[in-house]
Amino acid sequence: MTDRRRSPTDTELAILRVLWAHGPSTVREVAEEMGRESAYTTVLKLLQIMTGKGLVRRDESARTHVYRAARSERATQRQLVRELADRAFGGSAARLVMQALAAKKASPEELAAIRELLAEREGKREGT
Amino acid sequence: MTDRRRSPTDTELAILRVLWAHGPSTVREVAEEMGRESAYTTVLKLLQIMTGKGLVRRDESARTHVYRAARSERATQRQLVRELADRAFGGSAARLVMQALAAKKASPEELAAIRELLAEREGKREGT
DNA sequence: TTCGTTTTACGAACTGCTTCGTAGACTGGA
DNA sequence: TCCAGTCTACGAAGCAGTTCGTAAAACGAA
Repeated sequence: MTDRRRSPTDTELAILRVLWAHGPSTVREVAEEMGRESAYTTVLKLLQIMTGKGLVRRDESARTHVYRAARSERATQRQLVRELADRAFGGSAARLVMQALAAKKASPEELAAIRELLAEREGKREGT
Repeated sequence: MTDRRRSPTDTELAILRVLWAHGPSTVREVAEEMGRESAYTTVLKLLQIMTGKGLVRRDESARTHVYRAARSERATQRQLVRELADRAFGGSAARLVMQALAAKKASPEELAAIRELLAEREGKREGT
């Protein structure tokens, strides 16, 4: 069930962020968006590798290929969170949450949103 | 302020978990504790490298060196959380928290603990 | 002292990620 | 048609992390 794939690396995540924010994009668009930090061919190579890994999908119908993220941002975030929980919190998301709240300040609005989600969750008291 | 160091890798984290759980330990103790997955010299090498990186400290007063984690489990967890927030949640711990709540089930007790922490935090309402 | 055991140190191999240069195919305009 | 520009593909290099064998030093019991 749970996705057995290894999570995206830092660089891969940087590319995925662009794809999530901008939707399907060409190599040039992605490279452009990432600033001048990576050469065009570097981005190309990464996207090719990511295609192989199934992280992105490629539309080859036109000469200039168009890439899009294979999984949604939310799904990927969930995977990353789960992985971190397993790696460093004994699999407990709750402990992770508490450290997260301690590690960074959140705005009152965000805190309110969290409380709401929490209340909802506690009401239902079911998983997934 | 914020620690600029790169977070521990998977394997390093596995070793740190042993040190956190068991307190200062020898190479043999750590290797033992990690099951038969890693050869003794592998653990030794890792600990040597981690000493160089400042992840652990080494007591060399006896022939058999004793290693201990340089940073607490909590501090390390905080760093990991912050890093993940930056990498995949636009730096927002709140969004990370919400995904964490969605990703894994928490027991009613844990949820209560989170609510408590949250209330406390909201009470203070310290600004950014 | 001698010898088997334990320990540290070191180096070499291997893997995965990242980077980028170069080559070759394709395209559109002059 | 020809050429400059754009694109994909590929290979090679570099680096960090991981693994483990081997060597050498230290120790302790006989």
